[in-house]
Amino acid sequence: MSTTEPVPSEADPQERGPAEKKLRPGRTNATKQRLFEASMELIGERGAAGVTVDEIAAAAGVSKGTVYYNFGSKSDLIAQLLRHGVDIMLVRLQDVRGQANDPLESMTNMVGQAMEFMDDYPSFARLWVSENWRTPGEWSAVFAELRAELLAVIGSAVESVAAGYKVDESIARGSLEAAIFGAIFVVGLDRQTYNPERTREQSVAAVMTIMHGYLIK
Amino acid sequence: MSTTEPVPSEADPQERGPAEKKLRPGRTNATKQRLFEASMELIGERGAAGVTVDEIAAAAGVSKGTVYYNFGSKSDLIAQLLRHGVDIMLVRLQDVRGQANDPLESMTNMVGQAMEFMDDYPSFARLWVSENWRTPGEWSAVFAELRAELLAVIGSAVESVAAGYKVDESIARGSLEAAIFGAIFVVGLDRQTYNPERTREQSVAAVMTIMHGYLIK
DNA sequence: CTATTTGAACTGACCGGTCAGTTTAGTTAG
DNA sequence: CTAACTAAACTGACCGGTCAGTTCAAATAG
Repeated sequence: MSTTEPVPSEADPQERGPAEKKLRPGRTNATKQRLFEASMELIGERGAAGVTVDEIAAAAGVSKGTVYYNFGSKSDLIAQLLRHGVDIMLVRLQDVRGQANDPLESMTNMVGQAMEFMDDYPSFARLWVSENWRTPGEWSAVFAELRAELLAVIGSAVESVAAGYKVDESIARGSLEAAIFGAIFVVGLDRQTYNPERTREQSVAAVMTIMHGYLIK
Repeated sequence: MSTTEPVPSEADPQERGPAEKKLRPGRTNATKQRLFEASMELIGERGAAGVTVDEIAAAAGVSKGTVYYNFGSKSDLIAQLLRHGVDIMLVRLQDVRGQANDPLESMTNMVGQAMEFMDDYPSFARLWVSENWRTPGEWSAVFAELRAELLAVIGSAVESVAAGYKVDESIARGSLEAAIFGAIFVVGLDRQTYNPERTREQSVAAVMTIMHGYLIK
């Protein structure tokens, strides 16, 4: 945890079990996949520091050694897990991009897709909000990069709206994107945790209120 | 914050106790207060599970035993810490309530006050988003209660707006409140962590976009 | 043969919680 | 005024247990 890489003298590059290496399709991917799913679930529920590697291995139906064979460390596993989740989300958001002609409708679709993603990977959002915003934490760099990628997608959607409608230019674009981002996550998480009876449409509509307020009527 | 007394060792017989020597509870409160501040800072940065009781004690300038003298357990400390932070926030939000005549302006003040709170207690929001939304976690009950209290304040402000303006009734009130809540926290946290150059006014304006979208004009 | 996985042992550090003892402030008795 | 007393407040060494990370010989599979 302390990030102080021990490795005092022993620098053996060709030690064993290279954690990052081209892999033959078949089993390796499956193992990593199962480790991703198991960690996503556990870490999303109890936080990164609250889950042990042994638990993750057990949940994935794999031995502890396998975890360290596929990933260099617990920290590395989590970093790759974050990347993995964001990749899935990005693909989904890209899919609905330009599906509609109206930028506002396109935006609604995107928010809906984000909500659906949170339904399918409920633990990812928990992981995200749990570990993000940690002052110089272990994955600051990873989060900064992933955050930028997600905000870029939202940003381009907002850009399209701004190009097609008259909007309130006095609103800072960056803050607006953050607000949308935050509203999506918190509305989605709140629905899962406290108000499962609320529909996805309700949630999307509440988030889209931001965009309607951005427009000049 | 104001003390900053070094208190390096116990060679100072006149320093051990705070000025007020009227009642026993006076001392208790001072120690508890320091423990609150120390834990808020540390836990906000590294998460509840990532901070040790020894660290908290050291940061507060007391011994580990004192932590257990004042609180029953680490878990209890955190529960009380959450309550403490919410109480501060609630007092602040109540203060601006009804300060303005226009409900919308009043709402703007409230959001501004929330942002100011996040400036003053930057670690509290981190603690909140880190530990909230944990499926049956240790403080589920505490969070449920505190969340309700905070949402009630936001809700009454929204209610006032709805009473004074024509609003979009098709938007679910609960989801709207969650969106506002989420936008406040995430915009505030994002500003602190990634974009400190953004002003509080920008942030407030971005959040208030939600309310403008709620209005029918 | 080679890549991958297993399972278990091992370590070295760490952690939450405890407790017997110490300090301090306030009170009482002489 | 002060010595004795009391109880709250505080201390820090200590304990039982846990965890991340390492290593490796043997098994499995392509």
